[in-house]
Amino acid sequence: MRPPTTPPSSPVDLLDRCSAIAGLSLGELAELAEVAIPANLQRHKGWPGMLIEKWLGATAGSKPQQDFPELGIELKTIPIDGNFRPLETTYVCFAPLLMQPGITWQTSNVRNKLQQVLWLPVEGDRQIPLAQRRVASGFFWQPDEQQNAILQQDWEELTEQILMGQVESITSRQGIALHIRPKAANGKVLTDALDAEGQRIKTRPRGFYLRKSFTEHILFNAFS
DNA sequence: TGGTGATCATAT
DNA sequence: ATATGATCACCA
Repeated sequence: MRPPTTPPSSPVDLLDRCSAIAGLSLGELAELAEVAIPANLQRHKGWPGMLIEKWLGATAGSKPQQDFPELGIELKTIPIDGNFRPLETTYVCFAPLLMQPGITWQTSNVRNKLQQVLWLPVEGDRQIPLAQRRVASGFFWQPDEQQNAILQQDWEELTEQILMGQVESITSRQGIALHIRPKAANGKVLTDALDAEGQRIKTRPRGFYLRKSFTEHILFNAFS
C-alpha cells in the first residue's frame, strides 16, 4: 500500500482512503510512505497531521483554505485517549485582528472551515510510543443547528471584542465552544491590531480553537 | 491535573 | 510575518 498521488475525487473516495488506513499505526503509515518517524512530538507537533494529509491526498502547502477545496472539506486529525476523548483543543484558523469591513459569521473563515469537517482521531496518549499510536475511523461532521448557533455566538462575541479594540483583554476562558489563544512560534512574534482608540498596536497573533468539551461531543455522537 | 498561555517545524 | 500542521508545559 502506498499513499495516493492525487486528491480524492469525491467524499466517498475520501472516506475510502480513511478506511484503508483505519487501525494502522503511525509507524506503519510512516514506513509505507517513507517518512521519517520522530522520537516524539516535542519538536514535531504537526507530524501526525502531515502524515495523515499525505495518506488522504490533501494538497500540500499552507493555504488559508480547506484541505480539500474541490470537496469543500476540512481535515482535522484529533488526538484521543483510550475512551475516545480529545486530548487537545483543535486549532481552526488565525483570528484576524484588523477586521475587513462587512465581515460576518456567514463569511468568516471559522465558519468556512467548520462547515464540513473530516475528523480523523488518532491515539494520543503520551505513554504510547508515537510509532505505535493507531489511527481510528474517520467520519464526516457538519455542525447541527444548535452547534452552529453556539459557534456563531462565540465568534460574534470574540469578533466584537476585537472590533472594539479590546483584543488585549480577550482571554481563552471566553467562549463555550470556540475560544481565542495565542498562535505563534514564540512570544516575540507580533502583529498589528487596534486599541480602543483606534490606534495601531502590536500584539501576539491569535488563533481560534475548538474546546475539548465541544469536540468531545462530536466524537461521542460519532462513536455511540 | 487540566486549561491557559506558550511554543515547535515548515512553506511561502 | 502569516499561514499550515498542532502539542507542549507551566502553574493555579
